Formats: sequence, structure tokens, C-alpha cells
Amino acid sequence: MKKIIAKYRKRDFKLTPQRIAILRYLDGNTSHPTADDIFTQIKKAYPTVSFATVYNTLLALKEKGEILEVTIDPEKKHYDSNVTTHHHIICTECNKIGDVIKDYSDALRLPSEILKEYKTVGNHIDFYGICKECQKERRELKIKN
Amino acid sequence: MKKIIAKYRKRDFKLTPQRIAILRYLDGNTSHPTADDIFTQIKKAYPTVSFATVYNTLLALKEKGEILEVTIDPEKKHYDSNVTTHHHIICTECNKIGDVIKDYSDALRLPSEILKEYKTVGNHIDFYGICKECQKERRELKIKN
DNA sequence: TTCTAATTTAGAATTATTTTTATTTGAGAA
DNA sequence: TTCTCAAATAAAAATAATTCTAAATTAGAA
Ligand SMILES: [Mn+2]
Ligand SMILES: [Mn+2]
Ligand SMILES: [Zn+2]
Ligand SMILES: [Zn+2]
Repeated sequence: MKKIIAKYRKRDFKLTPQRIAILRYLDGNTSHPTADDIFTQIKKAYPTVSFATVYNTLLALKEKGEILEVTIDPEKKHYDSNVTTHHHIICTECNKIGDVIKDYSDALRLPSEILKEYKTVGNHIDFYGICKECQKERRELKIKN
Repeated sequence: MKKIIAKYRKRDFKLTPQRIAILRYLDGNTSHPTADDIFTQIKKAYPTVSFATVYNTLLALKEKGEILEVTIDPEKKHYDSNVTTHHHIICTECNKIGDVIKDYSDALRLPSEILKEYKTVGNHIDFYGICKECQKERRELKIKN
């Protein structure tokens, strides 16, 4: 934690208590929280915190490349403090997002028609699945019916 | 076009003039329009059409598996009448979405930890790139500066 | 300690999408 | 062809995520 704070103290990014709380919450967090999740959490320690602060901080961190915005849930943005290359799997029942830590880059060669039209800058795979918990719920439902 | 109409006439999906216009607009359309794009277009022929009709129709078609919702632009949903397996490339400058018609399924094996946790149901690759037009704009900008 | 630009807050505004409600209509039955 | 009514439409309100605004506060440089 000390590390995080030291890290940002430079880089023209004022370390306010609200920001430190957000950084602490995100550090090592693999739950892919939404802005609302973060807001709800930070509010416990800083009851007057506003959504604007959460969004401003997320934007600043995104611009610094410290977090990623995950576009996999059509309803809202999720944030990820793991900025190393990885992919995601979303449960089609509960929308939980899991990490898929595997490098597929060799496999993801684009067809030549696309290479002619686009300068490529990256890729990301969305996997879809049903998580353990939701599989269990489904089984229980079946039994009841 | 006649085909489309014949196709839906059955399947408890009332063919209204608005719906026919939407179907016509979507048929073979590879531009990945948003609900607003569709609304704007349909409005030309049916000036009183409402957003509710567009969204209702898109929802009905999605439920029938006739169109796909594309989650690649974090700002809004896009719709795709091509329901065969394919992937997308989005221009990071203008957000235009292009099709990547190639089967990567053999390459997209999930790590065993994930297979233990999820019953997988599908996948989709988002490629990111800069399209020809935006590359050109960038070059022109550089010259001016 | 002082100063100031950056940040915070509360609330309003905006944007995308969904829902509600009253009215109209497509298409099957008579 | 006419009747019937569940389904669909239009207009407007509601909701949810995100952004903006303006005034107050504050981190950190000097
Ligand atoms: Mn992740
Ligand atoms: Mn497509
Ligand atoms: Zn689940
Ligand atoms: Zn472009």
C-alpha cells in the first residue's frame, strides 16, 4: 500500500484521501467493479464522497494507464486494476466477470483484408460461460420443477 | 426482401410497416447501427415512429436469434444482422465497427482452471485498430503541425 | 505558512435505454 | 368482408450511467 502512495505522489496526481481509498480498493482487486461498486465502498469511509470524484479518479487512472475499462457488460463499465494482457469470461446468468490469464496473441492473426484496412493496436477476448454458482442454481431449479 | 417478410409472417411476430422498414434496413447491413441510427433512418419513411418501437423490435429480433447485440463500444449498443460466427474490429478514433470473418475457435481453448469453474457457451474477439480514413486524417494533422 | 491550481462536492444536465399508458392495428376467425 | 382482440404503436415519463457546473476545499510547491 505504501508503494501505491509513493508511486502516485510524483506524477502530477494529487493524493487526496478519497483517491487513496479508491486506490486501496482497486489494488489487487480482481472483481472488476463498476463505478457504483467503488462509490458504495468508498462511501463507507467517506460518506460525503460524490460520484464525480469516483468517475474523475477512474478517468485519471485510465489516462495514466493504471487501470483498464472493461467493455463486456452492455449495461455498464467495469474497471480492472490488472493492466497486464489478459482476457475475460462473463457469466451469462449473473454477469460476474472472471480473468482469463493466457496469451492468445499468436493465434489472433487478422485476415489480410483487415490488415490492409486497419493499423491494429490490440485485441481482447470475451468468453461467455455459466459460473459454478449459477450452474448449481440451475440444477436446484430443475429439481424443484 | 420478400423472403424476410415470408419468414416472419409465421412465428408470432406481427409484421407492421415499421417492423418491415427495420427489417429492410438491417437486412445485409454490415454497418453495426445503434438503436438511434435505426430510429433516424426509419423516421424518414415513418416520421411518427417512436424509440419504443425500435427498441421493442430489436429486443424481439434478438430473442428470436435474428440479430446480435454487439458489446464493443462502451457508450452504446450496436446491432448486427449477421448472426453467423464472426468477430469485430473497432476503430479507436472514429468507433466504426468492421467485421472480422474468421474462425478462431480452435485457438481459443480456455485454461483448465477456467474450464473447471465455467460451463462455456461462446466467445467473441474485439480487435482494436485505426481505420484507413483515420490514418489519413492523422497524417494530414501531422503535416499541418 | 502561504498560495494556487487541482480536486471535491452537491446537484443539475445529458445520454442511452426502458417502461408505462392509452390508442391503434394486423391477422386469424366467423 | 367484417369482427375481434392480443399484440404493437406513439408519446411521454422513468430509470440508470455518466458528465458537467459552480462554489468550496485542499495538497503540495514555494
Ligand atoms: Mn481482468
Ligand atoms: Mn458484425
Ligand atoms: Zn454466474
Ligand atoms: Zn476510424
